[in-house]
Amino acid sequence: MCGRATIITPAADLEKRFNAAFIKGAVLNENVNISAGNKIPVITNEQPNHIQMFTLGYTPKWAHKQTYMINARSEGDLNPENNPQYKGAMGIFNKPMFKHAVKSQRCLVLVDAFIEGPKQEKLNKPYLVYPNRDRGPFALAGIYDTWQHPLTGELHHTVAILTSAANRITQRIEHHRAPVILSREDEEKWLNPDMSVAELSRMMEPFDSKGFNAYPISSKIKSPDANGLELLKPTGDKLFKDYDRCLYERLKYAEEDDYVIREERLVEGDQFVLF
DNA sequence: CCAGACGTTGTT
DNA sequence: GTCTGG
DNA sequence: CCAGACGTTGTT
DNA sequence: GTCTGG
Repeated sequence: MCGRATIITPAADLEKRFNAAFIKGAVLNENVNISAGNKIPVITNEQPNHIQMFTLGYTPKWAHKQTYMINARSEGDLNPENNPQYKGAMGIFNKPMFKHAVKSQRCLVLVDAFIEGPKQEKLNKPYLVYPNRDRGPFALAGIYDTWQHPLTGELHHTVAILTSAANRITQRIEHHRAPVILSREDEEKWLNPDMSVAELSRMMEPFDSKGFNAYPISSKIKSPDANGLELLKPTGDKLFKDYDRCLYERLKYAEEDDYVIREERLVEGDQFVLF
């Protein structure tokens, strides 16, 4: 079970990074342990200049009950072996539950990190996956829909995070899937309603592990109620050796000084793999 | 045609 | 809403 | 979030 | 009452 994410970057910095303003009434709550049912910041193709807070856990508009789908397989029924080398058509376009949304209701899901555990131990042995070199928040590929409660009429804006086969990082964590992380260049394309299926399929391939790292954290994260920066404290070595400060250190540092997202650095040679 | 499902990760 | 299975 | 389970023996 | 799965 993945389904946990972290958002801790202040609203003003998120707005600057993604060139969008929080929509009227939206409140960003710092949340180190976002789980099903919690609010998470998104930018939709319908309102690309605004950041909104949606409920993590997708429900298609036609559902009778809320379904809380946290993830959506980008390959659909294809690639049942979860082969990381899989290229080609993404079967999600054929899935009744997601086909409409993936064609016309795509969004960026804004996070600072996500949490993944091994297939076996799950969140009993969690790792925090984050961008190194202080690159700051990034965008997961999401799809969304609005579901209306049949009795109260209340509207629920819900979102699912797309998944792909594992990449280098999640393989090392012994997990066989990974969230779809969009490159900076693809963020705008993902929101472009005119993108071809082929181009969208390419964007859903496992993310480039270059520029990301991970380290183990406390299994206290398992409880959806647990929260706070201390949950992100490393409990062991990083997956890949590097000379950066880890996310926890970066955030601790931010508490003291003014929070600054450093300029994007060269991605080339980001990760020092020594062994 | 119509009723019923529509999904994930993870497990067996 | 749209596809599948009977 | 909420519906549904909530176990055993035997195996590793 | 509390944990798990979807």
